Amino acid sequence: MKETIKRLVIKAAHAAYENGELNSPDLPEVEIEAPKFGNQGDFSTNFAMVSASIQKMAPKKIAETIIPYLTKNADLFDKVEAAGPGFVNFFVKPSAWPPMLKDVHEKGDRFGAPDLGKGEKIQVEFVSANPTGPLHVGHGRGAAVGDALARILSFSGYDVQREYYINDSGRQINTLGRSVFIRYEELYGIDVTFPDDCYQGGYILDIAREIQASRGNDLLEFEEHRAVSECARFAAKIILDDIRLDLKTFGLVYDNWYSEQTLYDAGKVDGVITEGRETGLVYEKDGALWFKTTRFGDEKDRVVVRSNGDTTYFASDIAYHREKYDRGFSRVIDVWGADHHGYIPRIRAAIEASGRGKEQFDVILIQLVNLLRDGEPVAMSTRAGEFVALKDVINEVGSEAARFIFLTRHHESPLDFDLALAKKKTNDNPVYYVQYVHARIASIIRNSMERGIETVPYSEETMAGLVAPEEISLIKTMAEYRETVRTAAELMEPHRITYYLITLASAFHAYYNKHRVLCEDPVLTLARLYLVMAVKKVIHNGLSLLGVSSPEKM
RNA sequence: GCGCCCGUAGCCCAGGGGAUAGGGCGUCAGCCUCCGGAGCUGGAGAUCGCAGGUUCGAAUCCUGCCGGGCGCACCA
Repeated sequence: MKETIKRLVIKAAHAAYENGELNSPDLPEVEIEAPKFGNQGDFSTNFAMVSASIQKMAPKKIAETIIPYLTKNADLFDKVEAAGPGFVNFFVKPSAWPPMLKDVHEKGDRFGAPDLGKGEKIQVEFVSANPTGPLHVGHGRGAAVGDALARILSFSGYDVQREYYINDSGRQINTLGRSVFIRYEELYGIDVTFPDDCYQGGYILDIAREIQASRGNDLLEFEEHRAVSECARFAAKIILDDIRLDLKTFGLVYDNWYSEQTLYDAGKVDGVITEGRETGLVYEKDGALWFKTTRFGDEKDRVVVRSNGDTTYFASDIAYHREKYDRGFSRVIDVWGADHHGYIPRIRAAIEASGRGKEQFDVILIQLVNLLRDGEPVAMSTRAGEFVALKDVINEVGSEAARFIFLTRHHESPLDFDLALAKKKTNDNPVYYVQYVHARIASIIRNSMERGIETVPYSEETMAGLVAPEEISLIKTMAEYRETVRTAAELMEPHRITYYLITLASAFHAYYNKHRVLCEDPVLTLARLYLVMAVKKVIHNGLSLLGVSSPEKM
């Protein structure tokens, strides 16, 4: 509808110019928007105001000039008028709306899909928690946002791969091994003081017991570094399996799990460093090797190989990101915790150093989740090992509610997650508010079938009955879906879909409360069924972009 | 100290330059003889942190300040 009006405005301006009523054929970018207030029409354009300087005319005058050209051949409008400082307001004929429902019915699950990606291969990497401990609520938010984003982008025509990067190499894994080994030693009565830098969580002891169960005391015979590395391997596998299980319970399916260790095994990390030395991007100073990230806007250069010979995580991250593009992705999106934001410039620098453009890399930062219960904070500290595991949250509130709540805020805004609230089946909890619409409509459809009502395809005569303000408002809201999805995809902001669904649900509930779908008038009943079934489809469509189900019954 | 994010009603948040700033919670007053009340309608409640600037027009863009969070390792 917006596109149609935009074309009409451009056409009108051209015609006016040819008749000598406008001074210039040049047109600025014409924008059509939906005004907030009913008395300002269904749509408006700022054309006259933005053209004022080009035309050297007063905005109001321009508006009045083009209006006759707009109304001349368009039977779309009841009226078009100039208003305010120079807006042109369009009042669309109510009968212009129902045809839009046909589109919803025909496209179904594809309704509203913006044609943005054109099959472009992109990757969304998210969660990628180190296999040193179970996933906690914060990871859950990253998972919900990352997955929804992947769904939205895929819906928008991109060829999306979901990837999990496994940090299965380096110091943290070694620390994990040490932690487990010490607990293991304790099981055999060897008293070792547990270091502060080791992982404190109870799951470490569980893993030590598993090792004990599967291979007895033989690790005690090993040299310590070998025992530690055995423990590390064993523990990382158990933890990673646990992570996979959590993600699966959360409804997540990854396309690829990428191991950091394989980068080392294939010599990719060394390769990047050697190549850097040849091109001068990597240099030696104070016995360490540094990457010249300052050349690409970072505030200082970063170490890739420490003076003790250890490579840093940054080194493998350079290799990893290069690898992503080599695998054919033209665009890469990383979803990180907001506390990693300081890492962005150096990764960006590394990517630009390999000849990729700025627009090929995005980082989505996920802000903190504050876990509450009845408004009181639930203590969480990863260091002390007292975090709330994602699985506990899912068990308590369900993965649907958890997902939806994670998506009720902009991802860079901190989120209060109240466990008590998330379980409530009231208006406080927007998941049910939206799902309820779907179930309610499903129920209406069941009733209609019991009464033997045969639904009909779209026809102008039947749909002519859809004239109530609540009906028009419902259709208008559905017409906004496409733009909402497009914006969500372009800005990588899944929460826009969440808010949209709440708005649509609200429009439906208001309608439902005032009008009966299955009413005395058989023709009107058919039209309303058609309308309400369209709403059901859009709700389903939107919820599926968030990874949330749409129940037929609740 | 430097960098990034946030500051919108009593509370939690939406608002990618447009007219009279929206929704939820809470609060007050109402709505089921009727398709699912997990619902609906209406009140009250806002100096959009402060001060400048750009613009015909700023919650939105720019600069400075104030307040909060997070980062600033040869850690990740």
